[in-house]
Amino acid sequence: MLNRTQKRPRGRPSSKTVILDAAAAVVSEVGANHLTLDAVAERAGVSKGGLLYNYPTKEALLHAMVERFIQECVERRETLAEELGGDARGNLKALLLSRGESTETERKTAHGMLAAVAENPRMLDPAREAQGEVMNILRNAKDPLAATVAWLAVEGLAFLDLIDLCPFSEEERKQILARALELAEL
Amino acid sequence: MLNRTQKRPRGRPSSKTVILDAAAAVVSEVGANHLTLDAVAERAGVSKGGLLYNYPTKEALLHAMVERFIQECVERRETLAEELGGDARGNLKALLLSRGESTETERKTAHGMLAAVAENPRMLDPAREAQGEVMNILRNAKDPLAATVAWLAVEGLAFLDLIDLCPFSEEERKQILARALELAEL
DNA sequence: GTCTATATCAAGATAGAC
DNA sequence: GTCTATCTTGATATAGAC
Repeated sequence: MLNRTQKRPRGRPSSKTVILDAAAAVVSEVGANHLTLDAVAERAGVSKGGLLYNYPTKEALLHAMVERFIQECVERRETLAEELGGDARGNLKALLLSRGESTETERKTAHGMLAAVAENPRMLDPAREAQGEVMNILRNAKDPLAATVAWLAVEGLAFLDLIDLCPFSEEERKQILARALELAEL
Repeated sequence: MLNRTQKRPRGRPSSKTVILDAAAAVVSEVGANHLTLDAVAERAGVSKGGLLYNYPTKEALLHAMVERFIQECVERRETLAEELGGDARGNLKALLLSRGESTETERKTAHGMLAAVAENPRMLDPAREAQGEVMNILRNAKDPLAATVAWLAVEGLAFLDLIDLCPFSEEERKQILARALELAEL
């Protein structure tokens, strides 16, 4: 619903896209509270006026960042789920893997979530909606409770990453993820 | 180290304590970005000058909030660990329980962590240090990998709580926590 | 140790030209 | 659709009285 993004199949990226990329880069570098419109405009190569033409307020910008992040997460999960068969088992595996092995860009854009929640906790409402599908996947698992624990573990890992407090090596992460999959009987 | 708090056994609480309580209350109500010195001063019943006498900068205030939060977590865990026998098994159980069943005040003060990390990610350095002991507990478990997954799950739960995105009922939480303990062979 | 008053500044937002 | 220039506000921090 409300999906006005994802147009413009070729040609140069839209200003909106350039701005969102710039905002993600800035927030991952300077921290959530120092995500200023000036910094985003400079990084995006537009003036503050140009920025505010595309996103009339800072809240609008943050909202767009949240929506894009969620969209990326959902798409990644759904693509992977299809590759894995599209059944309940594949959906669960896709959920765990897509959260457990996040890409570099995803980690960057994730910082925008921190900025959003710091500015206004209610700005995560879109994430709350998207969580409904996650709950469905967990409920349809063979052992829903085990699946939930496994999912929470990968979420915990992703969160520790986000605040740069993850004490595990790449090797340990792999073991952890493997153990979580095992727990969920995958 | 560096433990200058925790004096004043009786009598009215120190200004510092009153201020930290006020800051925790404010941040949990208005969100991390709107934690202003004015609001904290008003809530604490002191003037802004009085506040800045105790904490010369906002960073100093946030730093104190972080330290207190970590101290509370560690104390809670250690007290519980002692009650549970003080061995490796008791330590692990205390770790999981202390994070899984957080108190109301703990949840409030936790919001200060969000404010701190939003302001300056490096302000979580004290938490990074405290994590060393957690890693020790996990390493000493009978099945370290399972214990790690269980710990990450309760961390994930605590984080979802923090951003008000936890989709589980109180009953479901209990089941989840029980399952995590089972996974860790407790 | 706490107060009032004020300086300073950063940042969000507006107006209007091009 | 993008720019420059400007307005306005809100928040940190300082200075000095009590």
